[in-house]
Amino acid sequence: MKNKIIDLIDETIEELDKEIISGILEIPPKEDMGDFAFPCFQLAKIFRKAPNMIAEEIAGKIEVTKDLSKVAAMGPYVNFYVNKEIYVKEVLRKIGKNYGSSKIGEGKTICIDYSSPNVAKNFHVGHLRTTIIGNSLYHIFDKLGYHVERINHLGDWGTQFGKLIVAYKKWGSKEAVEEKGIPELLELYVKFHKEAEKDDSLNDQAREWFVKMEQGDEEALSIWKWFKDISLVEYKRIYNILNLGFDHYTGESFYRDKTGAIVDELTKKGLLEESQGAMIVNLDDYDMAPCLITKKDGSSIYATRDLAAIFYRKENYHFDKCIYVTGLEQKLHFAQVFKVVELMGYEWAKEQLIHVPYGLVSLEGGKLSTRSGNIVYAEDILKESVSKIKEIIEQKNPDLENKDDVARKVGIGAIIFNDLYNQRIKDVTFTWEKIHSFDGETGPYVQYTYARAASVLRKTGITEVGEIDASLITDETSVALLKEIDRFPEVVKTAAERLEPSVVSRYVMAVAQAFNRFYHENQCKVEDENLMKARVKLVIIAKQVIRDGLDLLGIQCPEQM
RNA sequence: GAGUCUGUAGCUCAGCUGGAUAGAGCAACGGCCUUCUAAGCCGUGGGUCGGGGGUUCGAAUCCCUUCAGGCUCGCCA
Repeated sequence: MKNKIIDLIDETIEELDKEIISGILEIPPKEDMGDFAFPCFQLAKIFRKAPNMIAEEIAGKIEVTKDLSKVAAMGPYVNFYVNKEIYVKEVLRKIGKNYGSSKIGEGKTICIDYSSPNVAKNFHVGHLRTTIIGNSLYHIFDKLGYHVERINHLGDWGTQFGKLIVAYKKWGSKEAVEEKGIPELLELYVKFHKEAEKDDSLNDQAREWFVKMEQGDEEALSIWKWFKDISLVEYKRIYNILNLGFDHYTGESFYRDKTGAIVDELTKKGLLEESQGAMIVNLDDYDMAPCLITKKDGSSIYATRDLAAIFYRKENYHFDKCIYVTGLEQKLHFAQVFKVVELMGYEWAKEQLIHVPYGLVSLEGGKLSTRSGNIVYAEDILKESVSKIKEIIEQKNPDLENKDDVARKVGIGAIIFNDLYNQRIKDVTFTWEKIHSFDGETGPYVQYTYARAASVLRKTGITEVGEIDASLITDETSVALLKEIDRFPEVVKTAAERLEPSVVSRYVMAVAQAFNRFYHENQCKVEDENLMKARVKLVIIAKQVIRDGLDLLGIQCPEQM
């Protein structure tokens, strides 16, 4: 339809080619302004006339074909009103089983590094963001035909394990760790920091233990492995609740025998220099602090392991893009690491290594901090949300079957939706109040809309509709709903380009709102069979788009709630 | 101090590859359940788009500057 209008304008104005017209043509902000608008400001210079006059002339020249119901000048704009029936048919024709998906990613691989919790620490609200955003990006790229490698770069290596080993040997016991798991490890970690403030030699001991780990010391490694296994059990339990997973759990420890090669290559290429006993890559020329490669005791640091990971992934997955979903506070770190790869002579670093940052998660009282114990655990949030939803179900729909399953899907969906509704870059303050509100722009609203649509289909008993009479669904709310549905493929692409799941969540909300208006205005279960079929057709596709949209966010939707 | 992110309605935010009277949700108030799920729909009130310059026919949107807040700035990740 857009192309037809571009053709019409092109025929009228010789001075502009189609591409320019396509760029200028826009969708008006209000319904009564038509479906497409052509602003004439830029033509004012060419024709040396007021835009209003030009708009009127163009409107007068354009022949109203059967595709259009009206062309009219409105101030400096030429507004095009499309023939609703033809538009409805056009949209319906486009929608098939794979509506919204695409082949633009075919043959291309994307690595997504996300979640990546630090072993021996509880999974908290902060980890939830990277996990949920990363999972959504996975679904979005998957929809566009990309091959995606989901990588959990576990924080399972580093000085913090030296600290834990020291703390465990000093104050811990096998029984306590086995009985309490992560919380006990966390307690040991917190105690270590408290004691280290008084006695700095503890930090030295911790570094020594980490050096032992890097050198393959058996005792050090067996304690480390034990702590890691305990942690993984908990993480996987949470991923299971969230209904998501990974292709690789290659954490930092996976690269411990691969950092040496990086140091060698950096040395060979003359990039490494000594500074205060440590080895660094100087980045002064790029207005960045230096990138630390090895510490003065010779042990590796996260940047070294990130570098090793990049080359490992390039060699084994042959990625076209490798994206990192982490907090904005790590921006400098990734800029440094990516720059080092570039300086090593790998031009692809510029285009292919991408940091996808998100804003800081804090608590009402203040900062989130493992060390000070100011933490809200992910699992508690998820459980709370589910039980709150269960209460609402008991109250609103006590006869519902599978209450627990529905409560789980809706409760978890609410948390995910809330996390993906705003732009990732925004800081968020966690409050229980927010977690417990399910009215308006929330996951449950969208899921409720889906359940409503499912209910209509159950009540009318229709699941498949063939050809329908498009003229029966040209009313305002039906067309408005179709217009939203029409946007889906474009929305998925935009979300991928901007690496921004909120593009999808906002869209799904818009579809749900449009559906609810349609639902309110149009009774589907009616005597007239043709009318019923036409409306049900709309319900079927709206339901499909809502489901596919929520799917891109990693949210499940129950058929009843 | 340098770098970076954010600043839009009482609150939480859309809109930011420049275009028509700046939009939602929450909260407040008022309507709508004998018809497909009222977790819904409709309506009312509510705005110096942090401030100031500039570019432009046109700026919430682009540029500069300034203010406020967050984050980062070598041996944690």
